[in-house]
Amino acid sequence: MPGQVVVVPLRGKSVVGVVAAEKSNYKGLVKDIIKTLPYVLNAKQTDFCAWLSDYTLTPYGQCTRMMASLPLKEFERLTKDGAENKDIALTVAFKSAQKNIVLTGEQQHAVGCLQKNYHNFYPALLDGMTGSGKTEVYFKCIEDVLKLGGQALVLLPEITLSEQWIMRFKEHFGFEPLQWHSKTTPKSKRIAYQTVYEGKSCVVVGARSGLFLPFQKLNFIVVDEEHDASYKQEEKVIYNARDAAVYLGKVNKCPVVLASATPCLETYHNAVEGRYAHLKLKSRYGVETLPEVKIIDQRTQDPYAKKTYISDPLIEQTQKALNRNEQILFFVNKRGFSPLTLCKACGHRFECNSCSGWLTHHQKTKELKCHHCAHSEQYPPHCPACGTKDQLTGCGPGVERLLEESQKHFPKARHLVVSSDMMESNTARQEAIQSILNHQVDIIIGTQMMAKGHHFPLLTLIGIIDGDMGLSGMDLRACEKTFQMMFQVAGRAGREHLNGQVFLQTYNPDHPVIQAIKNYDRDAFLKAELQQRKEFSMPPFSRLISITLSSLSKDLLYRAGKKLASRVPKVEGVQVLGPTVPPHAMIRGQHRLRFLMMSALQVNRHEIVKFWILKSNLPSQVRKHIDVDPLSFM
DNA sequence: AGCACGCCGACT
DNA sequence: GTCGGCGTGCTC
Repeated sequence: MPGQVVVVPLRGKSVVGVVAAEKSNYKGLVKDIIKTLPYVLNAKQTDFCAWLSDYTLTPYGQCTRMMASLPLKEFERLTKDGAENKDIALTVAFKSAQKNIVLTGEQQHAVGCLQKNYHNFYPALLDGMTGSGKTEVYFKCIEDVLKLGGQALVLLPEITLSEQWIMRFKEHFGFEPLQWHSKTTPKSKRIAYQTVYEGKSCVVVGARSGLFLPFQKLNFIVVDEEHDASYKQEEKVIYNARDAAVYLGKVNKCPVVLASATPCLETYHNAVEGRYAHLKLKSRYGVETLPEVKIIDQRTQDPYAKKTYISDPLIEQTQKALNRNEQILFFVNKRGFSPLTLCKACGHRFECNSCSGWLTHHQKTKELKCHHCAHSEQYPPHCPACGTKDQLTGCGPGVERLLEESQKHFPKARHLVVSSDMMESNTARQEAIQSILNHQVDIIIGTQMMAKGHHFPLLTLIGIIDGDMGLSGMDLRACEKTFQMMFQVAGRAGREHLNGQVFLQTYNPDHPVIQAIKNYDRDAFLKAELQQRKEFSMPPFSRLISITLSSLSKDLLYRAGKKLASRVPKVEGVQVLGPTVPPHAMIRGQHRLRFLMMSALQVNRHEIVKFWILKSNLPSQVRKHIDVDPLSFM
């Protein structure tokens, strides 16, 4: 029976699989079923998989496998366990009777719009700054859904670091939501899978993979921080969980709330054009209480002349903030000590052997690390090229370099580096956050991890060290990403204090993005950016598919590139760029070539790519990586 | 790099 | 039995 979860042999091992079709309808190789597991994907789920497979141009089997999302061992144990979930409808009814949350008019209106559509496909952009009450709006709806005995799904980016969201949920509802992400323990996963499969009323909060849980009566979907790039899965099945969530809502005929203070252009455009409802919430505090953003023109603060990355005005304000016993954040979006190390004597640069990219100096571990593969080597005392001693120097700011510089300026201040390397461990992260909240730290040096999640009341000064990252890049979304990140970081500084300040160091003080950040003028930014995209016929006014070929053999790769180039589709409304050498010409020893297909909105681009790429018979040593709607071109 | 997998020690 | 940390090996 299609949708049946089974165990089949594959490469000498037993693995979980999903029946795609009856044997009589399939002419290819069919594996014998070892065992039938008591789980069946319903029509909504197989429909979702079929859509995902078609849209992302990946095999159907890979998509269904994501829905049979437990390891075999866990599947076998499920049947014994049984779901240990109480009837939460009672808890909710009790809890909600207890308290009386007063919603503002705008919130009430947003809730009203959603309430009218609990049984319709209703995609909506919930648009509001931090503090505007987006969470209250969808909490109210989830409450309704639970009272009706339904299921709700909330997607969060980087859910591993959003325990404060879980806390809020617990406070509101009086119980914990089911969790689903890579760090969820096997037991919790079993419980979540079982509860959802049995159709019990529940709330799942998860990462993008939560979309693939076997919901029986999904009535409400939330994609929080919908603009976040981590919704995009970059390997195996390459999909964007935000877009997939919208389709899941369509299949389940339910509302899909996309919540953000800085919606991505596509979503904003959809809302403005009326394809999505646009539910706006104004900030309770108003723009005037946001910290003032001061632009520091780095052209007059040359770091090479002065060998410093922290500008004088920022140093001055940091000292003042320290004197007031407040906290300071230096925001650097680079891990390690410095992104490039070179020899001052001969100019030798440290490069990764199997990737085209520089090695990053991690001072703490005295290593040179590649950020694209696992390569790591000892930081040498001599230059390996010319043998000169003590002439190696780092270029560009990294968190560790900033730490060194900051410690020089403020030797008495207590410093803490919060980088993504350390955020991986749960305990280390908790400790870091706790020590900031307890004011055991004065100066925090952080990467983008700090832009998300936590609110620190004592944090009143933020220095954005390199405000230009990505502004000049070739990435289509560089400006958008920069704006979103800066906007978020800026919003962190002492929201309830009037003395919050943000210093933005930049070499492009007149750039529209920098100006938009300065004025917190999100709409101006979005409109300008949309206008630009329109002029260049870029998404959302066209569609992109990127095709990256990779191979260990440069020769085979370039021949494959030539072959595809000779077969480029000549269709009205379709333009193919390439083959080009992408910014990272080699990763893990694999040479790379790229095509970019831009197509007009009405074109059936999937059929064209299928015909062009999938039927092109390239040698098996050349891998094809097809990214529909790419976010980044690295 | 990311991810699955298996091992080990701690906890309860 | 469960959990978290960690090294290893793979990337059809």
